[in-house]
Amino acid sequence: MSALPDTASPLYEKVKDYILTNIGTGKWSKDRKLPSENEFVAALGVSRMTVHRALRELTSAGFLIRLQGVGTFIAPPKPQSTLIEINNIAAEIVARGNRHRSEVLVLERITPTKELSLSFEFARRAALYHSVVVNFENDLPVQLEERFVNPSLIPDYDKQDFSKTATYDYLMQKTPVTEVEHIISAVPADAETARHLAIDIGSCCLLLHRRTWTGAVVATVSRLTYVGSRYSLGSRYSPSRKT
Amino acid sequence: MSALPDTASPLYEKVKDYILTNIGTGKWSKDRKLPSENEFVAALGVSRMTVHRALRELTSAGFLIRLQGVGTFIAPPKPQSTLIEINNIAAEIVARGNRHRSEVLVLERITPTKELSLSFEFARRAALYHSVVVNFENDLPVQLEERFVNPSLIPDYDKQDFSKTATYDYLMQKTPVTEVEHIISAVPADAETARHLAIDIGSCCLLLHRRTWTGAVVATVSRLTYVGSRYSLGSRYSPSRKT
DNA sequence: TATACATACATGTATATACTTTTCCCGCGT
DNA sequence: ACGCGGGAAAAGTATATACATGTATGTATA
Repeated sequence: MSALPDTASPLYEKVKDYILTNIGTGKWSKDRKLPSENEFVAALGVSRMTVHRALRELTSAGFLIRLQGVGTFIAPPKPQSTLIEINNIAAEIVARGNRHRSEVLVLERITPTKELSLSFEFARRAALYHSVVVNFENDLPVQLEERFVNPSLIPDYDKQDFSKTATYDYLMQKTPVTEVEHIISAVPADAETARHLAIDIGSCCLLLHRRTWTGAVVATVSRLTYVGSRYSLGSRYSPSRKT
Repeated sequence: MSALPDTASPLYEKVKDYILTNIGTGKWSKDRKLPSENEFVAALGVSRMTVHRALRELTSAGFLIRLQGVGTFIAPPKPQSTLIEINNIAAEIVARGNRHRSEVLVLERITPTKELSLSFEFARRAALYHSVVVNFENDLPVQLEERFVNPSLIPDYDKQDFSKTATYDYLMQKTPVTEVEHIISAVPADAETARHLAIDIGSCCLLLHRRTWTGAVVATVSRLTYVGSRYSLGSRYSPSRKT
């Protein structure tokens, strides 16, 4: 009668899934205490150490906050993305339990401007792929994604259907990223951006300029515009290596 | 005779420190196997479960790689994101060859709001230090810096002259940062921010929300507002570690 | 010689048990 | 009304034990 599924994964993982699921469905309200370890033991029929491990790992992953002598609480929502993965906006949206949809505005082969060619560190002017995609979270546009892609690394970029596969996923699968550069700034929306993102001209947007390398070769140059009022970027990490 | 120190921290932490120290001093060469769990048990006089926990946590922190049936190995060094240094705006400005100046608007001891207290993960409401500083680049304000500081870690924060020493430098010198959280968003300037930064109300600003930890304790919570048109944040690094 | 099996050893998981530390709260006494 | 003390409850740690699972290796057998 245990509430846990009969899969092959370890018990403590099942307990973690059980807890995450119940947090996701709102079974435990955001500000009330979760069941105690002993209550989980009684409810799930596993040992307290196993429950403890599940709760400990969820805590260190940032989902829970635990206070000795008090109890276990749901942590305030976290923008948990590391900067390296912020490009996978589709996964982020889905991870938050929302619906993701994308709309391809442009997908073409172009001859770059001199400046763009310089971004790619090209010695001679060479053709590039160019895509513009709008990403929606629950039918609300949150990100305008413009990418330039090096055809020598990703030859079939312009033949993909990016309303089905996210550009990020396709690129990740096609070529390894060995280095990343980010430049983040805040800019007012211009007329075209405003139209695509359904916001007013001049609204605050987060502009993320991103270059990725595969070895010594620039693979992609992206301009990601996030609606300031609907999105923020987060990262958390430990610079732990010793004194 | 145990090789572990006689401090107050939990045993598994001592074991972790012991292992990290020996990695750091090169006692175990980079590509050979570390002692097995049972060898640690014999050497340190603790139970295998405690050794196992220490090894497991070091593995998930990226220091070690473990293969079931084989052994434990030292992981290749992990990438350090450069976002850690973006806070040192004074150094950045000087590095660009410009003149840096700061103006202290507020430096006080306060009782935090409930929300702020939660950011510090305080069980009970406790006093905090609060500072507001404007940073200038060549007499042009570029950043409004609001900080909340945990007095239990930095007791004399409110007695410093932050027009001479940058808050960042002071904090770095006072307490080690073991973990950092960043949330970046784009927001329009409110009236007060606009006044301090000499920009129009509603101008785009980059808002960097930052929390730092010293061990398990939240050391500082900061709200850094950059003038969008005058500043951007950059980082570049190479990913290499998996998961 | 080459394959299959047995075995030893490594990490991984699960449990029962005991004790510690911290917090909350109730009831008692002043 | 106030404070204090003690107990209950909750998370945190540590251990012994058992079994599971994956890997390497050596030996017996075809």
